[in-house]
Amino acid sequence: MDQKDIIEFCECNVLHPEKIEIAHKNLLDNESISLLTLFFKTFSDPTRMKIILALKETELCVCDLSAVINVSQSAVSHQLKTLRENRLVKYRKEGNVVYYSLDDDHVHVLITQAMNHLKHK
Amino acid sequence: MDQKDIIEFCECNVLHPEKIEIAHKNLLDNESISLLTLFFKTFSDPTRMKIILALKETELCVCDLSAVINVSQSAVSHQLKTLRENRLVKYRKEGNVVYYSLDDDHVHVLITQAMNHLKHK
DNA sequence: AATCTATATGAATGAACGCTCATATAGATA
DNA sequence: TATCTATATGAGCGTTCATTCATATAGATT
Repeated sequence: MDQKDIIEFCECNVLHPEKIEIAHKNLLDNESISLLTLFFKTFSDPTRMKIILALKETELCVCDLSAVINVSQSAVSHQLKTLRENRLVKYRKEGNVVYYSLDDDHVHVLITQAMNHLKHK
Repeated sequence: MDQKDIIEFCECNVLHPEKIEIAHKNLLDNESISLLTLFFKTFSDPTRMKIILALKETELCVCDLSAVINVSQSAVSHQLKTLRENRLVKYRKEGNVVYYSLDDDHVHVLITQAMNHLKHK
């Protein structure tokens, strides 16, 4: 890393090179940062969180979801699109009814851990 | 749960009572949902994520952070405020220099797991 | 005391985004 | 074929929020 790069955005002079070196090693490339933050953003909306929680044990059609989490069909459908695009849910069609389910049960481990983190604060 | 509540926001009729029952058990109260989504939202911004990554092993002053992640001092300071309010970082003062560090190293377990989740997609 | 420096913060701006409303689409039924 | 139903989606609206710019503050130095 070039020292010139380091101070590009810094208007002050209290730099700790050894610490900066360590910190820099733990950074990720922009691609990874982007993927990571987009992933977390998916979980940052109440409606999406409720959908994920509702689907924990069972598949549900859009109407079921709308009913369970008390949100309009349109709003649910829009958020399901986001969840689909982020590969968090998958679906199957049966006639004109669409059943959604979790694409990866593992996400609930993450949510549980986040909950534990919050409890211990 | 009242059946009347269930269908309040639902314009259609394909309801699966048994599935809805199961789904409803896995929902959380609004307070928990709110805490959870706010927590994840904190991790959904690139600047905040970089700060957390940079602080993984070592404390850094605001100027160091600004330099390491290449973001203006003001932007870093604003995001540090958010992180502070969410109890993710703590700080100590030494003269007019403020050193920030993680308030809970455990968050890196979560980030690592999210990364692994993304890798396997 | 006056000045310099590191950090904090209020206001303004622009972009992102979640919801509603209206409508489209596709499958089912008559 | 015509209609009904479940779901999807585009447009518009209001809100949230990350950044920048300007400025405030507090500690250090002269």
